[in-house]
Amino acid sequence: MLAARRDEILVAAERCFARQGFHQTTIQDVIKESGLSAGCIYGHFTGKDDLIQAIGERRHARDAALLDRAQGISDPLEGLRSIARTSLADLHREEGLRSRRIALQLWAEALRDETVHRQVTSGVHRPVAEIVKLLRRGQRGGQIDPALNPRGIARSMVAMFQGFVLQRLWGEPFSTAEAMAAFELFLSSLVVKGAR
Amino acid sequence: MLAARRDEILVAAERCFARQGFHQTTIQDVIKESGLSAGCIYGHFTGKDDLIQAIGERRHARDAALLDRAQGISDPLEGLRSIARTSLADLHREEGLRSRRIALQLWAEALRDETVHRQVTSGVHRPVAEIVKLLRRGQRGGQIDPALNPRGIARSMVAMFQGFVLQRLWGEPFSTAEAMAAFELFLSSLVVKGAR
Amino acid sequence: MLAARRDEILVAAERCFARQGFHQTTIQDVIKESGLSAGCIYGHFTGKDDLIQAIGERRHARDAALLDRAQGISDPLEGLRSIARTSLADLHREEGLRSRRIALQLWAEALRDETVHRQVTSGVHRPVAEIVKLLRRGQRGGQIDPALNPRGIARSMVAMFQGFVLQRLWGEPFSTAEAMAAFELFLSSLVVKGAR
Amino acid sequence: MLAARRDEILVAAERCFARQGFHQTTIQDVIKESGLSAGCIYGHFTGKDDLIQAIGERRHARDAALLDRAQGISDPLEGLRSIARTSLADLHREEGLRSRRIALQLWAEALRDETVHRQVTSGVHRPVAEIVKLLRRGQRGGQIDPALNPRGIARSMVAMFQGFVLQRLWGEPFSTAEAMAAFELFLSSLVVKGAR
DNA sequence: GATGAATGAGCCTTCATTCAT
DNA sequence: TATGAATGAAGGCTCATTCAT
Repeated sequence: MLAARRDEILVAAERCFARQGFHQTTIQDVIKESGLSAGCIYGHFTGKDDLIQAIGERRHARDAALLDRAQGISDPLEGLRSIARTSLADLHREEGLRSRRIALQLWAEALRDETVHRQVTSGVHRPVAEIVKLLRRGQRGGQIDPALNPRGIARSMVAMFQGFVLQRLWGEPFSTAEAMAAFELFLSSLVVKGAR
Repeated sequence: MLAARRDEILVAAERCFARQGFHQTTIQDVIKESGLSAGCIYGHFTGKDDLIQAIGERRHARDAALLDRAQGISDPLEGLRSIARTSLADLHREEGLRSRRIALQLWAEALRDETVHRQVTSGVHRPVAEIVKLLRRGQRGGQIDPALNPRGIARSMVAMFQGFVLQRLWGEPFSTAEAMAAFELFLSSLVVKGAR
Repeated sequence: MLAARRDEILVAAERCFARQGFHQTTIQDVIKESGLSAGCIYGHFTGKDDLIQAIGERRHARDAALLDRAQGISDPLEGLRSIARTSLADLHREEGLRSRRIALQLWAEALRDETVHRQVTSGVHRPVAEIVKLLRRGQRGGQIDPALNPRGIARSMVAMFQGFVLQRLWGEPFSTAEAMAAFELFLSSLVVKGAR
Repeated sequence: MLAARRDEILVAAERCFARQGFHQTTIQDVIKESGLSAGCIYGHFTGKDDLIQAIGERRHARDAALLDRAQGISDPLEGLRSIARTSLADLHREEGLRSRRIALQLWAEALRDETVHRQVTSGVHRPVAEIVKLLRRGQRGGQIDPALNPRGIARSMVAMFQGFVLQRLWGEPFSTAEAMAAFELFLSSLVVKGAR
């Protein structure tokens, strides 16, 4: 099937990109990695940029799926914990790391490529919206201080996670436990004294 | 003078790199931007990689200077605030932003280039060490909960700032005030109740 | 076919090298001469050095073939004459001259390039060995003075021929007849008086 | 003095050329080797070609001096031996070898550069003329067979020596004794039976 | 005269892309 | 669809030469 071949190419490209970055990876590299031919690749993608963009979409979809999996918990604080836990756990799986290596390339690429920029920012907006929703519910339920600005807090949480990703990719000795502890600390500052 | 010419080249390269990224920037671009000739540039740098590395060092030095400026406050909490404030404020200066655009490139480059990797991680270690020092002093002074793990918190603070940088670079509507508020919130969770 | 294309390139390169020398010939020259493209040439050779080496091998093979053709004569003195005649005759064919022009380049290149050096010296050893064999047979057969050192004589004969090549390449008015006469003279000094 | 400085440059250039060949040697190499500056070299020579030509002249002069030293012997056969001995001996002095390394470059260069060509061929004509003179004297004196063609023999002797130079430069195990023995053999074929 | 930083034409090489098979 | 040889624009870099000091 066509989609299968397309996926083969994408998987090969992803491996190359994760290893060498977008601009250091040549089409020849992807050809070798995939075991296919130049013509074949150009039959499925219009060019290298198209390939990069498709990889971007893949990553985008993967993050969305990760977030979906973390949802469905009604308690706001537990919901936040779930998102944090799921995200941090992913940083310890081989595939998660490879995906983040590509994410980092895309983060940089977003400064120049409008399409990538849209993908990357919408990759921020989704979790921010999700977290905002949970925070609002917590404020309505009296667990979370109603004076707080949900948007700012959500963004900060996402920011912290992004920094975790970076430090993890650089091989810094920063454990999930430490990260989770810091997150809990942050969480504790949101909670109304006496509540849960 | 020789060093002056070298600097001219670096400034031009920095402008190019911030605009187009390392690998999209050609030496020809740097030549045009600097108004110099190819031979002149190769008289001061052994090649493009050398130029990238020199730019990395520049950035490294800039961040170190920024941190130096934020220091010298004896009160631990005030010290932490000072670091946060100085860093966030820098994100609103033209030059600070341009420097961060390059930082983001370097963050990605660090995955492949050992020298850049060292520069980048030591750019994390310095502020982490500084923050750890302040936290420890706060713990000894009774202002900060002695049960907390300073290293993990410091890393989380740096992580949060790194995320702020990303979001700022992507043009996300995230104000310094919001960022500072989130930081204060985080800070509040460290403080022993009753202590200020 | 691949080998055919490779040969096309070599023929073009040979023409260029014979005309301008290795180091004055640019890849651009070979491109023009062959009517192919840069990429195509680099698809068949790793670079200019590879091309030079391949040309060296070609020359080497050509000389070996020439020598093969001159062999198969059982009488020692006639065998020597055959080698001399064949070699000298080749200096009057267009293709032989072009090949020698390249040989001269290679002779000089051998001072710096180990691979070329090996090719060139083995291009001396082959005929020396052949001549030594004939001389020994002549000595055993009583035609040639047994007191003579075959190796030294063989080397001297080859040396003389190399000098003929040089003078011919420089356009010196030195006829095959003169060269052959000198060779006969040399030959006569080897022959035992009274023997054929 | 000016000429002294000029010589300094030539000596440095000669060392570079002998080591790397004309076209692999950059002016930068000569600058380093001489310890002088670019401007200084261009004050004494109009360019690289001029330098090569001056080196060629130096070589030419050196060979002429060598030949001069070998002369002055009235007996024809002894005169020929003297020339051969002097030339072969020079191949075992460090300076002689270095000079021949450059000669080999020039031999190749002569195929393209008219000026070098003239130098090189006149470097053949001089000894040929000298040898012819000796042979003629020998013929008139009855020592040498009057039927022989002096010009052809002289050229062959020079040719043999040129081949010796080549083999020596390539590090071939060819001793002066062997070369001299072969020369004597050749000489013996010229001599009228019964004469000296 | 001497210096050496600067010039810039031109070299070697790569690599995204095409297209006949 | 798939192949892979061929294309050629463009990139990084070198090096002979100049010229202000």
